[in-house]
Amino acid sequence: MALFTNLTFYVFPARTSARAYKIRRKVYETNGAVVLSTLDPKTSPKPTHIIVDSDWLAQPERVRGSGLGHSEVWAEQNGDVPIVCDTWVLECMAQNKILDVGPFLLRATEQKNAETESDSETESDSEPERKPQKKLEQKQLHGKEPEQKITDPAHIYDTALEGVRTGSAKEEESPNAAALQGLKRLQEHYNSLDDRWRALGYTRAISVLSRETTPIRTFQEARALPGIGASLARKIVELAAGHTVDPPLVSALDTVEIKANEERAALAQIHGVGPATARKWHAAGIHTLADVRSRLWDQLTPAQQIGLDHVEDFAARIPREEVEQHWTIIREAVHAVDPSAEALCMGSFRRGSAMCGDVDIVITRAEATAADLRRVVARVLVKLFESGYLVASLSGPMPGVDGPGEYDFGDDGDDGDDESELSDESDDGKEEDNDDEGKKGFSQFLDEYSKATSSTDFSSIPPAKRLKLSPSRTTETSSPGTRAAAACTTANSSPSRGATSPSQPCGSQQSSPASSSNLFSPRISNFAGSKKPIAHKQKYRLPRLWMGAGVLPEGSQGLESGQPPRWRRIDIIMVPWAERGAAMLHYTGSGLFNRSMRIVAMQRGYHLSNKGLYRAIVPKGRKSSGVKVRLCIPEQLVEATDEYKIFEILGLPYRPPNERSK
DNA sequence: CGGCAGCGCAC
DNA sequence: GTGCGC
DNA sequence: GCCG
Repeated sequence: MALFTNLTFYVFPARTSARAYKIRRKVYETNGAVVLSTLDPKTSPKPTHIIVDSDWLAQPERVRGSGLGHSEVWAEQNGDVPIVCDTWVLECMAQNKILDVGPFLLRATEQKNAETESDSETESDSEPERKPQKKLEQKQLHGKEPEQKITDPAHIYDTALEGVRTGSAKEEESPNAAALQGLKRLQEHYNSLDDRWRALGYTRAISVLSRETTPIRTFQEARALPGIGASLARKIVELAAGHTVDPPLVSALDTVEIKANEERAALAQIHGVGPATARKWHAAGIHTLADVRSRLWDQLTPAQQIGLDHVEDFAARIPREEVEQHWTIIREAVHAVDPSAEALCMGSFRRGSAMCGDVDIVITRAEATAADLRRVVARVLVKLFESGYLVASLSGPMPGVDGPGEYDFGDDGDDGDDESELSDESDDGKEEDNDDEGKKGFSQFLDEYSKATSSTDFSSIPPAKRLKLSPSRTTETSSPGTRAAAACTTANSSPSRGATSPSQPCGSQQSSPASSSNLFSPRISNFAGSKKPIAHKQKYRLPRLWMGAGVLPEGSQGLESGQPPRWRRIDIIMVPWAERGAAMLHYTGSGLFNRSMRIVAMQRGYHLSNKGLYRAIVPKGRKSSGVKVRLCIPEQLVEATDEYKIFEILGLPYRPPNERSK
């Protein structure tokens, strides 16, 4: 029985096009809903739900007078038909069950006159205490006033998934702050030594301890915590007692080595530089970011160059409210390209954190395969680069931006591994009754779209104004290395917030490419490996996980005074419809949570990844002749679409996102 | 003592 | 195959 | 580092 059998929806026309409306109705119908085309009580049955698109919610001023009022009136007259955000439908499909509509209900609140203010003001700003409002008002359906403000879809999504964010607000208050600080330092230390397992031990200990609300002062108290053994317990007690981490604990390490480790850790802050590279560099006398810039610049991979230019940006945490803004920009671009596609914000945002490390967006669409999504996202990326929002790609060149070349859209079908049985053969089934949105139809749609907008056709895209290469990297283009850099980034602004750059003023970077070669001793010059110039291949294939950077338009970011907006790490993940549950699980994290869940899966004879839960063929993590058995035989897929069911099958109690910190 | 998640990408 | 980041 |  289909999910929505016995339900009747009226879908409020939304988004940009009639096409979008049509597609969404199809999706709902495919899942068993009856979808009404009119709300007229005389001619239609009464719907069980009125579905409103989340895009409308983001723009309350558009809602006014748009006809939604009509729905409201209708609902009022007919009692209790809930008006819900379409994320409700999404979540129902994701969990394959009908969820309580409560958290997804539209709420009418006193309106602020939106017209008078420039809308640079975000909703969350204008409504500081939205928290109390999150409690459901039972009669919220009936707007008392003709005009209304609707809560931000992000919040709805948020509350819907996990109840409100939890104690993320203030965490500096940990009663074990002193110990935590010391442990963090040691964790970094071992990380930079590439003693990853030891570092992992510390990571887990920190995770456990940071969640502790009572002070841990004795050995026994510490020892009792899971993941804390004798050694850590001793350190925790010492640290809590006020000892510094240096003398007693790290006595084995002289201060020189401590310093070296800190330097290595700093180097590994660069995106694309891990412990191995940091160690190698450090051993070769490259000790600071400035050293890297001045002596290694043209040997860095393109991604590393961006990483170096923006170490500080990328290390900075992102306020939840800003993440919402990024999400909105991306979501709207996705909808503009393909109205039936979804953009969901995952990562720590979904877990409810007040501060996030990056922006993780999962793109999916009913029945879509990886190839379908690649086509969509390729266009989304170009749009966003053009608009100036996206400023760099860390996972490869951007055609039309970085130079000639086109994407391999995978239109031609054989997309290699991506197309698992799961997703593909549904093409003739459901996708077909998505009328014109079958494979061919969709391509057509894109073609039309390209023509209409003339902005998504790669062959005709002029490099965006904002994206001209920074002088520092184009002036010396004769060098192969710099060409490679150009292939990847599109720096449009000063590469770093120079003044705050650790040891060297920002201006220095301009001289680096030119002068660096002179500074090399031959011995060092090969350390980053040689980089061949990227002769652009004809075709690029978009990776399923695209990594890059985006920046909010000036003024939209409540940043103090004149500070230039920070570049933020953006991940865009293309998730085949059939894998959405496993993917949401994976990309919601946290990392530690994933790992422990996968250990459980393994112990119970399963194999869990971002692609699904499988029945394991090789029991446990057995090794064969010292090398881990690589499972190349197709395992039996158990579950991939339903996050909730994965917990169930593993015999684990479901944990909402905000309880997945560990 | 061995294991500590599992994946795909750039190089 | 290694290194890296998710 | 911790665990079994």
